[in-house]
Amino acid sequence: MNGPRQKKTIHIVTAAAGVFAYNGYAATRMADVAQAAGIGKGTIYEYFRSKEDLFFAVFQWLAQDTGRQATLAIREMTGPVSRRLEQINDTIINKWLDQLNYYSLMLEFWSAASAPSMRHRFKQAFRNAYREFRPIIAALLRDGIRRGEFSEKIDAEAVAATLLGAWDALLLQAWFDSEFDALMTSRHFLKVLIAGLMNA
Amino acid sequence: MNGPRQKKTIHIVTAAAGVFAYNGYAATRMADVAQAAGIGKGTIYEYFRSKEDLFFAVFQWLAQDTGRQATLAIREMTGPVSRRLEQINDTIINKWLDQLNYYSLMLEFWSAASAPSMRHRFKQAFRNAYREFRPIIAALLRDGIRRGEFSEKIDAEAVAATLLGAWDALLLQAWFDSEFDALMTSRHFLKVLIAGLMNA
Amino acid sequence: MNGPRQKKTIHIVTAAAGVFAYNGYAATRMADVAQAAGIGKGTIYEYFRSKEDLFFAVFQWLAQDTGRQATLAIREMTGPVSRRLEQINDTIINKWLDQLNYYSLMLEFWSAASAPSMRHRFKQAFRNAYREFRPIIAALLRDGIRRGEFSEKIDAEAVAATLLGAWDALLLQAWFDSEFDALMTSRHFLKVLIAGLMNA
Amino acid sequence: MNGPRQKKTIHIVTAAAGVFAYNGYAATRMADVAQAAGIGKGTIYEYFRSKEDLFFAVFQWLAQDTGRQATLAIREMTGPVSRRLEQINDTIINKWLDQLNYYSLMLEFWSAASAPSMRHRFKQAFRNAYREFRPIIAALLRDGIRRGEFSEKIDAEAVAATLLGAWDALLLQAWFDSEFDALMTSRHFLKVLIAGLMNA
DNA sequence: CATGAATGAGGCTTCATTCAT
DNA sequence: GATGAATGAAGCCTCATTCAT
Repeated sequence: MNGPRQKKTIHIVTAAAGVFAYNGYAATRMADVAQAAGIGKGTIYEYFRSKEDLFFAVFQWLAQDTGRQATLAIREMTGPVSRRLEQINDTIINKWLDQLNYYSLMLEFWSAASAPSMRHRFKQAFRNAYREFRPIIAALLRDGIRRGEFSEKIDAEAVAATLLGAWDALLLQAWFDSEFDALMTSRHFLKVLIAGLMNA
Repeated sequence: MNGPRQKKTIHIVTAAAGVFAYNGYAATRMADVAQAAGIGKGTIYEYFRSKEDLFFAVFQWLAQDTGRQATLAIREMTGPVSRRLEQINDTIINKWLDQLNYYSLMLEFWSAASAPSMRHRFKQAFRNAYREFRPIIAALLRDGIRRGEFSEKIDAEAVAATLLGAWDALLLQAWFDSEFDALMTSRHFLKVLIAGLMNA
Repeated sequence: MNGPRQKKTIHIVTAAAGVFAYNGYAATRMADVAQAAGIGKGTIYEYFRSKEDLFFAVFQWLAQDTGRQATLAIREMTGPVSRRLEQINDTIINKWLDQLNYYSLMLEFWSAASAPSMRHRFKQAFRNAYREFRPIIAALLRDGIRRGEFSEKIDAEAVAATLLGAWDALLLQAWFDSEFDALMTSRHFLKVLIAGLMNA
Repeated sequence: MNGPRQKKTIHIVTAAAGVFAYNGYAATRMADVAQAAGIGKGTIYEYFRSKEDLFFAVFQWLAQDTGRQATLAIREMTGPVSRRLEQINDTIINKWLDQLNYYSLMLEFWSAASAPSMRHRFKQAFRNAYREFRPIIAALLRDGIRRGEFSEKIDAEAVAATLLGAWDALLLQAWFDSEFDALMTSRHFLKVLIAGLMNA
């Protein structure tokens, strides 16, 4: 039975996520994670080979969590594509705004992708994440074209890539500036974009 | 009399930028910076109080450099706003693509903004940078409205914020994925966006 | 009722001997021993109070094994003492050459005798081992004197001590240098020594 | 000028030798060495890459010291070879008896030669040491044959190897047993051996 | 001013040992 | 009795920073 082991693994990952989010990767000590998880320092090493491994596990946990939720939600949507885009937008932005403190993890992950020792894993993981998610949005846009909602001239891949980036970037700005209203900003922007998709 | 001192300060900052970009902040040792700058380890401390200070100086140097260039370029532009947007887009994207290796510095800065010890400075700096740059783009968009190029319904601030973010995010994707064509993607996207700006 | 327990004790000691010989004492983990013995880590502690105790048990096991065999063999020998010495020499050297990999245990034991925490036990044990074995060889030499084989001038104790040491030391050199022929070396040496014993 | 650096290197090695001899390798903490040398912990790492490196440096220092002294002394000797052998014997035994506390280093070195992480260096070094020193003694013995002092039947290499080992082994016994008189034992033994060398 | 040898705080990681099952 | 998950003490080593030259 791997049940208990997996459960504890996730328990540690969850605790670690909080500590990493709050302190940043470098400033986090394994002892902090252990304490947050309510376990002994050595116990972490029963589940993860190193601090870097633990950090990557946090990344995978968050990525999987987010990715799976989004993918499922998108597939179940119906109605005009423009409406669906607005839903997706609201869902993603709200989901992260609800837990904006965790967004610093994103920054840490990006940074990890630039540090030589972790670069390989993280860079590849991000690349793959984008390569998985872009087509999903692009497919949606193409659906809009097929339905006659959007102009045939639009480049679905390009818009998808930028839209994905816009979400990242607006949350980033929100994280920097608590007065920045990412949700309203994204809605206003999306309205303009959709107008463009229809009239390009 | 501050000339030589300032010159050397910049020399160190430049060297540090390269090392930080390549190794990441945490993995960079002051000794590495010193070697890259061709000076002694102790000398750095004649110009910077600490590693964090040096890092922040790199940030300011890069931000100032980028910001000033962009601001000046934008002010000198003439012609249709849509055309100007395309020019700005190409300029920014190309500028960074030319030195994409340095883009990891951006990731490091974001990450620094999440580490408790540097959070304050960096978070504020980023907030300010966005608050300075957003209005410049927004003003441009409003100029488009005034000229009758763009619809009056658009929210200039929101589009400006998202556009700024899109540039960050597309470069991020380019950094992760060398096969990703940030320039073409941004152009295609901008075409759609401009259509939206005109027809919203 | 102690049969099964003793059997398992020896099983663990045997397994431990192999692991200690291969890795050295410090680099050997109790988990390695457990795995080699095919039992759980905790089980070792049912039989030995600590790693040091286990190591000492390995020492005693090997010492007893070797010592008993040698003592018995020597007592049963007959014929000229010089011939008997040659037999003993061949037996001891060959016995160890057959399992030279285990000779590193000897080095580990010597080293243990120099580490403060184990010093007491091991130093004493070695002292006793030499004090037991030296007289056996010395008695043999005295037998040679009595029989008129050897000169009366020889110091039996001194020759015995050195002969014992020579065996240790030749095996040591063999362990260091696989090209070193300990058996032939010892035989040639012994020939000279016996000539000395007869003509001193 | 490497003078000061080399001087400090030797200072650390000397201090380390004492600590290693007293505590054994495993039980010695780098902090102990630093304290014994009157320097900071980190300073050791300016001169040695690791604890193992430091230990090996101690070994080399001692080996070189001993080897050079012995070699020089032997070359300068004159007179009958049997007399020279007695001188060498006394010199070596006395030299070590004078600093018998340091003999535990020998045990530690032998043990190091059996630990996987240091095995390579040490095993090779010992092999080389024996291969260097054996011929020197063997040459002496052959000189004895040439002079007509010793029988032509003796195997000089074998006797040399065993004699070397005998010294090691007698000192080992002396280290184990403070009541063991290594000097007298070696003298008595040598008398017998020389008789053998003459009459073999 | 410039230097780099010296420093020691700090953290990751290992592993003997315990103990609840 | 047997087990192995959990523990935390302990130590090697790194590296930012200092300061005597």
